[in-house]
Amino acid sequence: MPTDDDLGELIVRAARSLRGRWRAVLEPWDLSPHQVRALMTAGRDDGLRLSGLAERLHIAPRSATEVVDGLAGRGLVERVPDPTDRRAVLVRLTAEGTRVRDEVAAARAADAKAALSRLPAEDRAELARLLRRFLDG
Amino acid sequence: MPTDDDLGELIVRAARSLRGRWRAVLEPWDLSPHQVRALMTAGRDDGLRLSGLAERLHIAPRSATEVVDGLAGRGLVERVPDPTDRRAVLVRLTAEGTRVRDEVAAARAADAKAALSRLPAEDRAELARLLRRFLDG
DNA sequence: GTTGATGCTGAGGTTACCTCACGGTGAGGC
DNA sequence: GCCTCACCGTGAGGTAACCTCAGCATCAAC
Repeated sequence: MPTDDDLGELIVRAARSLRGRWRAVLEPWDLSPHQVRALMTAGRDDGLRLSGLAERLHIAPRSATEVVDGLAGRGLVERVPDPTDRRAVLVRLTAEGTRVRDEVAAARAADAKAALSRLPAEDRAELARLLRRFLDG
Repeated sequence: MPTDDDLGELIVRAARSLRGRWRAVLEPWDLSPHQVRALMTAGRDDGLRLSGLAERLHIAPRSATEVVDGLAGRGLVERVPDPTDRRAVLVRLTAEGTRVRDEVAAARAADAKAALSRLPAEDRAELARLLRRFLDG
């Protein structure tokens, strides 16, 4: 008998399963989930400030500095001064960073497709619809 | 247009939302999720060894020692020697620990019910069915 | 009794976050 | 112009939750 409590557990377990897979997929690049997220975010929104990055990643500004340090240390991003505000620093993907981002995005998409292909397309659509309703409601 | 990639994101976001709520619910007791999980696990399975706890929590044995230290420091569990193996230590809930575990379980169930009540009952059932299919498949 | 595995824990390290304080800068009143 | 106040990133230092490794006690089997 499925209770609501079970449903919460199911959602969390499904997410854990996906995250586990995702981490495995990421392993060849030796990047943390946060670093990847930062790479994606900075790539999508060019001219993003560190403070903006912190906001998107839901971490303290000080911690964004560290994430960017990590990525910059590998040459995936670089810091450029904000031309409109000399206090601010923008995060920009290097050529290498762009390449890695694209590789990781492709790998991630392929894995998600593989993971979710257990479900037929209509079930996926229904699942997405229900989750959206839950999240938006 | 919902892609598979979006679905993965939706599942993770839903789980994050639930976990955020759960943490807020837990706050009055000032217990970490792992501590609660340990409390539940040790309560369910009386006479559980530390190594067994580590296994259930998917952490290293050494880390189980720390979790139990935390709970024992609050008087929620106590270590008792395993009568069948003098190397081993069993984790047992104290009376206070049992009380707290029941309180937390009730609060958690109530919150899960509240969180998921945005969805009508049939949607919840459908969602559970789909997730189960995904996890078992 | 000796040997090899097992169970817990002390010591010490890593990682990923945090707060606080600071110097540099922007912006609005006076 | 300059004062004040807010905001930007980051150095310094702390914490929580994990880890590995070594060590001691014990068990199981020979």
